[in-house]
Amino acid sequence: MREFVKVNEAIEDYLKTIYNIQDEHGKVSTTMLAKQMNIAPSSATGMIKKLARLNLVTYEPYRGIQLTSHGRKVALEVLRHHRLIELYLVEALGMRWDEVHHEAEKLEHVISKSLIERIDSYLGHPAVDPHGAPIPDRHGKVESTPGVKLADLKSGQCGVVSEVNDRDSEMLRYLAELGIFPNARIKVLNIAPFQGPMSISIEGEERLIWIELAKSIFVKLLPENTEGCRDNQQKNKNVSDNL
Amino acid sequence: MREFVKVNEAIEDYLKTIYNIQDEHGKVSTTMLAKQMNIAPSSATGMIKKLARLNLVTYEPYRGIQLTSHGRKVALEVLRHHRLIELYLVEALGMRWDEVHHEAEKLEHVISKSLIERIDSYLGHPAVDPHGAPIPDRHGKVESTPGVKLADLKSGQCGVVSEVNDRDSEMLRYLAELGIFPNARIKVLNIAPFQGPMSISIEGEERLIWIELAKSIFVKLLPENTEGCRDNQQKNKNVSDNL
DNA sequence: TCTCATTTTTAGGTGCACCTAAATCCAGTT
DNA sequence: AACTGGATTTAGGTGCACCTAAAAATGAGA
Repeated sequence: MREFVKVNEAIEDYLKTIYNIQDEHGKVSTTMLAKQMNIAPSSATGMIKKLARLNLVTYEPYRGIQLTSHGRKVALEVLRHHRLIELYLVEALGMRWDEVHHEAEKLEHVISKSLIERIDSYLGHPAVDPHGAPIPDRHGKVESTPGVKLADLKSGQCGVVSEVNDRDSEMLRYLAELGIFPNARIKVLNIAPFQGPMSISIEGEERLIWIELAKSIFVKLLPENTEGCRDNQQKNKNVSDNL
Repeated sequence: MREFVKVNEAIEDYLKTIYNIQDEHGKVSTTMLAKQMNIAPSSATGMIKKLARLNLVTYEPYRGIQLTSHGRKVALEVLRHHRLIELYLVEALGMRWDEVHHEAEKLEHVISKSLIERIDSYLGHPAVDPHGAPIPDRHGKVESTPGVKLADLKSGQCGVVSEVNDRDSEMLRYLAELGIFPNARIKVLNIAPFQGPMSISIEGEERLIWIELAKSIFVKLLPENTEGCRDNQQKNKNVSDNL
């Protein structure tokens, strides 16, 4: 309720992670939280009780966790920091998109309001980070247009990559090799049965990708037989420069 | 001795502070350390014992503290981070010179090697930070040409500002108002007795400054009656833009 | 409705960096 | 050589975020 709860780094990480899990799975359990944060489940329980005391989450034992509006606001602030920093490091300092997540995880907690606003201005108040994730604005508003998993597309469908998971840097390097970035055009050519690989065309280049990988890639579906669905050659400029 | 001591944020702050005190006072006592870090003297004693165990300092109870070569190396790394960050924030993001110390105090501990090297390259491997403090190079080498305190100059002497204390941001705003930056030319006109104010000319403008303040300003002495000692009008460009 | 594997919480404990209060050391008078 | 005030260390304690092990609740299938 009151604005003036003292939020430290640990709390910020919990709230951010709760937000992300809520975003992806709907419900948030202490076990999922613990797994995501690499801590023991009992540690999560303890901390959640504290967050509940601070009015940052509501918590019903055995039933799950939900962010309060205040908790959500803090989570979105951290996310804003994270994503602006990621983009800044790519745009202003030429870091690779697979390096920036790790760096942002640390910087997001210590950067001042004043500095983050300068970065936001420098970047021209961008809407998405280098992995396609939407950047909350100063007031905690997010454009969340999630898209669908590439893995859920059928043969012949096409789309534009909207977002990829930023947590696994090895995966990001591999995606870069394949030419998979936000805004890349993809067409599903063929799907092998039994969790086999998917054959797709990326900006006109034919590739095979493992179905598990395709679950980490989100696309905006294009109507079949639009012109976009016939192997448009235009490459995404901004991001592919930073391999 | 071994390289692989796990150095955390607290340890980095201790080593940095010990370095700074050693630089300024020669000897380092637990009490001075505690005062500088705003902690209880007993806390400093405890931590110093730990640092000694880790071979980062040598410590003789009641006699003082000294950095080992390894401790010194860590301190200089942190200092390098601090000063590069300060300069970067001024140069690349237009922050004021009185804001950047506070920001750098937090960023210095979490920034990666890779990012700091990018920043160093971006800045062209600069020699000094916005307050004139020398930036250690990647291998821990520092150019320390300290200069003398403005407060120690006599009437008629002149010099070029080499460094000012970066810790007090209110003071920095005041110095900016007076036109006192690194590279500003100063001539001492008159010194009032009994710790009174000093009358000086800064880039040709006559000002009064309190003697205590003059102890935080370091200058490189110019021979009297050089041309530089006759109120050269040229202003320092880079820094005075960021008031 | 009962059973039982899984999830979740409770109980008790750790290391860390800090604290206050009390004891001890040290150096400069007398 | 004893005194004494300031510097320094020791002793004992705190909150925090984590841990392991054990107990308890849940809910899905028999």
